[in-house]
Amino acid sequence: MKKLALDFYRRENVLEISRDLMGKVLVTNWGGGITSGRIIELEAYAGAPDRASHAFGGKLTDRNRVMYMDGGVAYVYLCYGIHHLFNVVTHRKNTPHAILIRALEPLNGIPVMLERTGKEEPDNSLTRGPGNVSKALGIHTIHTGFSLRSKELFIADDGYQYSNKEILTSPRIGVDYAGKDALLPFRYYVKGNAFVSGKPK
DNA sequence: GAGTAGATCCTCT
DNA sequence: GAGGATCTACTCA
Repeated sequence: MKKLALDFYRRENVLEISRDLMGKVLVTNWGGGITSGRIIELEAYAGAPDRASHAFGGKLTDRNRVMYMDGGVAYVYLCYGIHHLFNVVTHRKNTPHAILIRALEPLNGIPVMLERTGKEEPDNSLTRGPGNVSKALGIHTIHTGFSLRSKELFIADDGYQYSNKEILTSPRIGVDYAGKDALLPFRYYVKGNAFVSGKPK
């Protein structure tokens, strides 16, 4: 297991980084032990020109400030008053690119995830959907701005790779308000994986 | 299996 | 004061 280098996150093409993040392992290690999962679904948010992005038009607020930092940090925020959503900030300072992690395939610390989510048995809903991912890994808004190379939170490469045939793209979910940009195929997911959110195809 | 409503609170205008 | 990068449970068929 090798932590991804900062250069990985600081490239200019957010779609290329998204594709490369597929199959990598997201790890948290706080309050209860290590929990980790393989990234099997995500969405790219391409900064100021992207209507669906929180940073559309170069908007800068206290909430989205970390999106403007150098790549390689976490951006966590609360949605619908209930769900914590975890993003990876990419590109360089002042270019607010981000990638939303939508689903994982659980690897380590499943008992801890069950405890956090209040479930008895592991099932497909444990880490399906961005709200559940954060819940299972214990990610909260206080973790926004965290480095992705810290001891408590990081993304690693364990050598596993999905082939191009296994990865599909689609429009992003829940961004109908973004007009034309809602149709962009910026969502990546693993074909046939039971943890992918939305309707099975 | 498909469709819909309700939860619930922070952030921005 | 309004609305949101969502999830779950419940209804009806």
